[in-house]
Amino acid sequence: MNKMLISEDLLDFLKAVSSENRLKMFLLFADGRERTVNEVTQLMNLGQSTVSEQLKVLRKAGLLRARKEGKEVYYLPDRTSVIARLEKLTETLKSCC
Amino acid sequence: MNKMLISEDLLDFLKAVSSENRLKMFLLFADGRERTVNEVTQLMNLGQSTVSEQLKVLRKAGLLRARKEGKEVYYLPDRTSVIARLEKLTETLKSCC
DNA sequence: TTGACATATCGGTATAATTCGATATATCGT
DNA sequence: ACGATATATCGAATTATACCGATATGTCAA
Repeated sequence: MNKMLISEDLLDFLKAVSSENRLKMFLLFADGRERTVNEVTQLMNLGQSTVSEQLKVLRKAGLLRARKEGKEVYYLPDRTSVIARLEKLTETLKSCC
Repeated sequence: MNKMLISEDLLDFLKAVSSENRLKMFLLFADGRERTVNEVTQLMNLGQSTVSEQLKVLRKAGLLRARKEGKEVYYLPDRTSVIARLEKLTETLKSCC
Protein backbone atom coordinates (compact mmCIF):
# COMPACT_ATOMS: atom_id res chain seq x y z
CA MET A 1 0.00 0.00 0.00
CA ASN A 2 2.79 2.28 1.01
CA LYS A 3 4.97 2.92 -2.00
CA MET A 4 7.64 4.69 0.01
CA LEU A 5 10.04 5.99 -2.58
CA ILE A 6 12.55 8.55 -1.50
CA SER A 7 12.12 12.03 -2.86
CA GLU A 8 15.02 13.92 -4.38
CA ASP A 9 14.31 16.80 -2.05
CA LEU A 10 14.55 14.72 1.09
CA LEU A 11 17.77 13.14 -0.05
CA ASP A 12 19.30 16.53 -0.84
CA PHE A 13 18.33 17.71 2.60
CA LEU A 14 19.93 14.70 4.23
CA LYS A 15 23.09 14.98 2.20
CA ALA A 16 23.38 18.63 3.09
CA VAL A 17 23.24 18.05 6.82
CA SER A 18 25.41 14.95 6.80
CA SER A 19 28.58 16.99 6.52
CA GLU A 20 29.99 18.27 9.77
CA ASN A 21 31.19 21.54 8.30
CA ARG A 22 27.91 22.24 6.58
CA LEU A 23 25.98 21.43 9.70
CA LYS A 24 28.19 23.74 11.73
CA MET A 25 27.70 26.38 9.10
CA PHE A 26 23.97 26.06 9.34
CA LEU A 27 24.06 26.21 13.12
CA LEU A 28 25.86 29.54 12.93
CA PHE A 29 22.44 30.85 12.07
CA ALA A 30 20.94 29.51 15.27
CA ASP A 31 20.28 33.03 16.46
CA GLY A 32 18.15 33.61 13.38
CA ARG A 33 20.29 36.51 12.23
CA GLU A 34 21.38 36.70 8.65
CA ARG A 35 25.03 36.68 7.63
CA THR A 36 27.06 37.41 4.56
CA VAL A 37 29.31 34.89 2.90
CA ASN A 38 32.27 36.77 4.26
CA GLU A 39 30.99 36.66 7.80
CA VAL A 40 30.51 32.94 7.57
CA THR A 41 33.98 32.60 6.09
CA GLN A 42 35.48 34.33 9.11
CA LEU A 43 33.61 32.09 11.51
CA MET A 44 34.40 28.82 9.79
CA ASN A 45 38.00 27.90 9.18
CA LEU A 46 37.62 27.54 5.44
CA GLY A 47 38.39 29.38 2.25
CA GLN A 48 35.96 31.84 0.73
CA SER A 49 35.22 29.70 -2.30
CA THR A 50 34.50 26.69 -0.15
CA VAL A 51 32.08 28.60 2.01
CA SER A 52 30.34 30.03 -1.02
CA GLU A 53 29.90 26.57 -2.46
CA GLN A 54 28.68 24.96 0.73
CA LEU A 55 26.22 27.74 1.47
CA LYS A 56 24.83 27.08 -1.98
CA VAL A 57 24.44 23.42 -1.12
CA LEU A 58 22.56 24.38 2.03
CA ARG A 59 20.38 26.73 0.05
CA LYS A 60 19.52 24.18 -2.62
CA ALA A 61 18.70 21.72 0.11
CA GLY A 62 16.19 24.11 1.61
CA LEU A 63 18.08 24.94 4.78
CA LEU A 64 19.00 28.50 3.95
CA ARG A 65 17.70 31.28 1.79
CA ALA A 66 19.77 33.99 0.16
CA ARG A 67 19.06 37.68 -0.20
CA LYS A 68 21.23 39.87 -2.32
CA GLU A 69 21.83 43.43 -1.24
CA GLY A 70 24.37 45.43 -3.15
CA LYS A 71 27.46 43.40 -3.55
CA GLU A 72 26.73 41.25 -0.58
CA VAL A 73 24.63 38.14 -0.25
CA TYR A 74 22.88 37.60 3.04
CA TYR A 75 22.06 34.07 4.01
CA LEU A 76 19.43 33.21 6.55
CA PRO A 77 17.67 30.08 7.74
CA ASP A 78 14.64 28.99 5.78
CA ARG A 79 12.46 28.24 8.74
CA THR A 80 9.44 26.96 6.87
CA SER A 81 11.39 24.71 4.59
CA VAL A 82 13.52 23.26 7.37
CA ILE A 83 10.47 22.37 9.37
CA ALA A 84 8.75 20.86 6.38
CA ARG A 85 11.71 18.69 5.59
CA LEU A 86 12.13 17.60 9.17
CA GLU A 87 8.52 16.54 9.25
CA LYS A 88 8.87 14.68 5.99
CA LEU A 89 11.93 12.90 7.33
CA THR A 90 10.25 12.04 10.59
CA GLU A 91 7.23 10.69 8.79
CA THR A 92 9.41 8.65 6.46
CA LEU A 93 11.63 7.13 9.13
CA LYS A 94 8.86 6.50 11.58
CA SER A 95 7.15 4.31 9.04
CA CYS A 96 9.18 1.51 10.54
CA CYS A 97 8.05 2.07 14.08
CA MET B 1 22.84 29.84 26.43
CA ASN B 2 22.74 27.12 23.84
CA LYS B 3 26.19 25.63 23.29
CA MET B 4 25.12 23.66 20.26
CA LEU B 5 27.99 21.38 19.34
CA ILE B 6 27.32 18.46 17.09
CA SER B 7 27.46 15.04 18.64
CA GLU B 8 29.24 12.16 16.97
CA ASP B 9 26.07 10.11 17.27
CA LEU B 10 23.93 12.60 15.47
CA LEU B 11 26.44 12.93 12.67
CA ASP B 12 26.66 9.16 12.26
CA PHE B 13 22.91 9.01 12.07
CA LEU B 14 22.82 11.70 9.40
CA LYS B 15 25.57 10.11 7.37
CA ALA B 16 23.82 6.78 7.52
CA VAL B 17 20.56 8.08 6.09
CA SER B 18 22.16 10.36 3.52
CA SER B 19 22.83 7.49 1.18
CA GLU B 20 19.98 6.49 -1.09
CA ASN B 21 20.75 2.80 -0.95
CA ARG B 22 21.10 2.75 2.81
CA LEU B 23 17.87 4.66 3.20
CA LYS B 24 16.10 2.22 0.88
CA MET B 25 17.59 -0.60 2.87
CA PHE B 26 16.25 0.84 6.07
CA LEU B 27 12.83 1.37 4.57
CA LEU B 28 12.65 -2.29 3.70
CA PHE B 29 11.95 -2.70 7.38
CA ALA B 30 8.96 -0.39 7.23
CA ASP B 31 6.68 -3.27 8.08
CA GLY B 32 8.61 -3.77 11.30
CA ARG B 33 9.53 -7.34 10.40
CA GLU B 34 13.07 -8.50 10.84
CA ARG B 35 15.16 -9.77 7.95
CA THR B 36 18.39 -11.62 7.45
CA VAL B 37 21.34 -10.23 5.55
CA ASN B 38 20.51 -12.60 2.74
CA GLU B 39 16.93 -11.47 2.50
CA VAL B 40 18.04 -7.87 2.27
CA THR B 41 20.60 -8.85 -0.35
CA GLN B 42 17.84 -10.36 -2.50
CA LEU B 43 15.70 -7.24 -2.20
CA MET B 44 18.43 -4.73 -2.93
CA ASN B 45 20.39 -5.08 -6.12
CA LEU B 46 23.76 -5.32 -4.43
CA GLY B 47 26.38 -7.86 -3.51
CA GLN B 48 26.28 -9.75 -0.25
CA SER B 49 29.38 -8.09 1.17
CA THR B 50 28.06 -4.65 0.36
CA VAL B 51 24.80 -5.31 2.10
CA SER B 52 26.57 -6.72 5.12
CA GLU B 53 28.71 -3.59 5.34
CA GLN B 54 25.88 -1.14 4.90
CA LEU B 55 23.65 -2.90 7.40
CA LYS B 56 26.49 -2.52 9.84
CA VAL B 57 26.62 1.20 9.12
CA LEU B 58 22.90 1.44 9.80
CA ARG B 59 23.32 -0.51 12.99
CA LYS B 60 26.17 1.63 14.27
CA ALA B 61 24.13 4.70 13.48
CA GLY B 62 21.29 3.45 15.65
CA LEU B 63 18.80 2.73 12.89
CA LEU B 64 18.83 -1.04 13.09
CA ARG B 65 19.59 -3.66 15.66
CA ALA B 66 20.97 -7.10 14.99
CA ARG B 67 20.01 -10.39 16.53
CA LYS B 68 22.01 -13.49 15.85
CA GLU B 69 20.22 -16.80 15.62
CA GLY B 70 22.21 -19.77 14.52
CA LYS B 71 24.13 -18.87 11.44
CA GLU B 72 21.81 -16.09 10.50
CA VAL B 73 21.73 -12.50 11.64
CA TYR B 74 18.36 -10.86 11.82
CA TYR B 75 18.21 -7.11 11.48
CA LEU B 76 15.30 -5.06 12.69
CA PRO B 77 14.54 -1.39 13.17
CA ASP B 78 15.64 0.13 16.44
CA ARG B 79 12.48 2.03 17.13
CA THR B 80 13.57 3.75 20.30
CA SER B 81 16.89 4.85 18.98
CA VAL B 82 15.47 6.13 15.69
CA ILE B 83 12.93 8.23 17.50
CA ALA B 84 15.53 9.56 19.92
CA ARG B 85 17.81 10.59 17.11
CA LEU B 86 15.02 12.16 15.13
CA GLU B 87 14.10 14.21 18.15
CA LYS B 88 17.67 15.23 18.72
CA LEU B 89 17.96 16.27 15.09
CA THR B 90 14.73 18.18 15.19
CA GLU B 91 15.75 19.98 18.32
CA THR B 92 19.14 20.81 16.87
CA LEU B 93 17.90 22.10 13.56
CA LYS B 94 14.97 23.97 14.98
CA SER B 95 17.35 26.01 17.08
CA CYS B 96 17.47 28.38 14.16
CA CYS B 97 13.74 28.87 13.90
C1' DT C 1 35.57 -33.92 11.12
C1' DT C 2 33.75 -32.51 7.00
C1' DG C 3 30.67 -29.97 3.92
C1' DA C 4 27.32 -26.54 3.30
C1' DC C 5 25.65 -22.25 4.23
C1' DA C 6 25.34 -17.32 6.37
C1' DT C 7 27.80 -13.52 7.41
C1' DA C 8 31.96 -10.65 7.99
C1' DT C 9 36.21 -8.85 6.59
C1' DC C 10 39.84 -7.66 3.31
C1' DG C 11 42.07 -5.52 -0.72
C1' DG C 12 41.32 -3.06 -4.56
C1' DT C 13 38.92 0.07 -7.70
C1' DA C 14 35.77 3.43 -9.30
C1' DT C 15 33.20 7.29 -8.17
C1' DA C 16 31.91 11.21 -5.52
C1' DA C 17 32.75 14.91 -2.10
C1' DT C 18 35.57 18.42 -0.07
C1' DT C 19 38.63 21.86 -0.34
C1' DC C 20 41.77 25.08 -2.37
C1' DG C 21 43.84 28.90 -5.22
C1' DA C 22 43.11 31.40 -9.25
C1' DT C 23 40.07 33.79 -11.85
C1' DA C 24 35.56 35.57 -13.44
C1' DT C 25 31.51 38.37 -12.50
C1' DA C 26 28.89 41.91 -10.25
C1' DT C 27 28.40 46.12 -7.64
C1' DC C 28 29.79 50.20 -5.59
C1' DG C 29 32.24 54.64 -4.96
C1' DT C 30 35.26 57.98 -6.98
C1' DA D 1 35.92 54.26 -16.69
C1' DC D 2 38.62 52.42 -12.88
C1' DG D 3 39.82 50.28 -8.55
C1' DA D 4 38.16 47.98 -4.60
C1' DT D 5 35.36 44.63 -2.61
C1' DA D 6 31.96 40.59 -2.38
C1' DT D 7 30.68 36.52 -4.30
C1' DA D 8 30.69 32.78 -7.74
C1' DT D 9 32.79 29.57 -10.70
C1' DC D 10 36.54 26.69 -12.47
C1' DG D 11 40.17 23.16 -12.50
C1' DA D 12 42.84 20.38 -9.87
C1' DA D 13 44.35 17.77 -5.79
C1' DT D 14 43.17 15.17 -1.94
C1' DT D 15 40.31 12.41 0.69
C1' DA D 16 36.25 9.67 1.58
C1' DT D 17 32.59 6.44 0.14
C1' DA D 18 30.42 2.58 -2.21
C1' DC D 19 30.92 -1.43 -4.19
C1' DC D 20 32.76 -5.81 -5.66
C1' DG D 21 34.95 -10.50 -5.63
C1' DA D 22 37.64 -13.40 -2.91
C1' DT D 23 38.35 -15.23 1.31
C1' DA D 24 37.89 -15.84 6.33
C1' DT D 25 34.95 -16.95 10.24
C1' DG D 26 31.27 -19.10 12.57
C1' DT D 27 27.50 -22.44 12.88
C1' DC D 28 24.95 -26.35 11.91
C1' DA D 29 24.03 -31.17 10.40
C1' DA D 30 25.58 -35.45 8.99
